[in-house]
Amino acid sequence: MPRKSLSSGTVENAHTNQACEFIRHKILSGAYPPGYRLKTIALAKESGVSRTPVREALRQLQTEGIVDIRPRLGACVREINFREFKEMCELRLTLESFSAELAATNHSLEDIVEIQDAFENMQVLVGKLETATEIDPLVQELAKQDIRFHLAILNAAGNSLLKADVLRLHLFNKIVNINFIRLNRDNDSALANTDNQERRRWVLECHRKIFEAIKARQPEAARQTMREHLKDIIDRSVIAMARNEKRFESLRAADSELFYAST
Amino acid sequence: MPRKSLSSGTVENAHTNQACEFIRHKILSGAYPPGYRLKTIALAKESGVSRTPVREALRQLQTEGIVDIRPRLGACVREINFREFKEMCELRLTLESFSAELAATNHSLEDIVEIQDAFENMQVLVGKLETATEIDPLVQELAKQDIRFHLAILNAAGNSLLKADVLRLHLFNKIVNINFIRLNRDNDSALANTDNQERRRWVLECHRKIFEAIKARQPEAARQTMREHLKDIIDRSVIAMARNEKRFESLRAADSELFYAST
DNA sequence: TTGTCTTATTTTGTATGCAAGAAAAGTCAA
DNA sequence: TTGACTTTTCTTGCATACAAAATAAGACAA
Repeated sequence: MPRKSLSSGTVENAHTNQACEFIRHKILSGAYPPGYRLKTIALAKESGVSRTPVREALRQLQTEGIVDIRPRLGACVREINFREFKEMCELRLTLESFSAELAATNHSLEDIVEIQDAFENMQVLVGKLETATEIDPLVQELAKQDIRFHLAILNAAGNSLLKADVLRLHLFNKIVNINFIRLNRDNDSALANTDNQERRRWVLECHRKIFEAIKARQPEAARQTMREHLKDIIDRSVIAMARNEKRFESLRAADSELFYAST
Repeated sequence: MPRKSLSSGTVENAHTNQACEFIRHKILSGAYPPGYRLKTIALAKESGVSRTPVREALRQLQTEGIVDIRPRLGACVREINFREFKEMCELRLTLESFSAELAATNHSLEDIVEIQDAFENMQVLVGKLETATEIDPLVQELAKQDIRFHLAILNAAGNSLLKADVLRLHLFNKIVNINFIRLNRDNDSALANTDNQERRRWVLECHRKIFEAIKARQPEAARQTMREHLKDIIDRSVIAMARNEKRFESLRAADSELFYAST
């Protein structure tokens, strides 16, 4: 007979999770850049557990698509070349547009409330940013609500497999962002301010359209508006990334034409 | 200095792979049904390795989506309820349609040759089946070429992430097939023969349309024809599965309306 | 110096031991 | 018998030991 059975306050895989979060954080914060060799002994010491849970954590992170394990050669932070980046964007465009489409059909009242709340928070934040002097905390909060908006749609779609897939792509995308795109931020921060405010209004407008289409239960419109929104975001990522093309050893001339530029 | 460095004839993760293939085979052949408890000690004995590689194999299989690991409670063959099955079908429909669309744009000559070859083989086999008495080996070969056809399109799409995703869904689907659908085969094999031949011709016709759209570089047509083809396949799976609904403890009345029946 | 062979060190892959949690069996009152 | 409590057995999670492979360092001839 079970004592307390399931969902008692047990520590579940404590060490493996610990190692997993430790490594994931290091990767996503840019401390371990793409190609960084992830040696089990070092990681075990740094994260304070033994090699076994570290190995399991690495497998877990491989699943998440941010670590690459080659037998006998060990694990390293996933190297992302231009082709893979393009593939990731293609897939994300398709899956997230689809999630908007599904959300328009399947959403519950709570889903709508969540999406709307994220949207309205962004609206307020963008409003504040028109006149604010200390923009950094506002921008950070804006990014948070942006993610919340997209996540709420993903939840409203009601497909857990789809959600897991998209979240995986987001993680993948984060590595690109932290390592290849954020690098430019300092360079053009001078002109960014006014430029970005215009862009923020544009993003807000996109979100408004997407939200309304979902709320009105118009799947096709939701899909289209989400598609346009993401295409815009992705195109910008690509441009930013292209500036750092030197960092991509696998960049070939043939890869220059992007699929989303043609559609 | 490296001796022979990379890609020498090294045995890579021999034991883990061994355990992985052993377990995967058992699951996909139906020997370990959904919910089957996968105990490390037993698997270690059966597959002839120790517990460590078995654990790693289980993690691997979890990433493939066919095993479910709950901390402290151990691993078991993934239980698939109707909702998850529906989600899987939704996703597969979207992703494979997309792969046809991409294939129409990105295919190389070799891709077309491969797709065409699979198609023509199927054509010949269906022709033979019109008059054949011993149909089983022919049907088996037909299934093989069918998979080859879809795989060739996936390759032609030129997106490795997409491909990996779809292959994962196929694996997922295989579990459903072997455990919930194949069960019916014996029951209606009597009427199946003539019925199935009609269906084979229909599938062949679908493939022809898909192949031609891809070859002619018509992405939209390729997507649409692939979508219709898969919708047909999936709908049939659902019907077959519904016959065994008793086996799905999570089946709810609310789940009965299927998204693909409405579109 | 440079290139090649040999030796030493590091790191991975695997097996195994042990503690703590979960499942099963046993015990006993109603 | 049933139901709750206790005890036993089993299983997982983690640490560690060890062999084999890979990497790095050293030796030595040209």
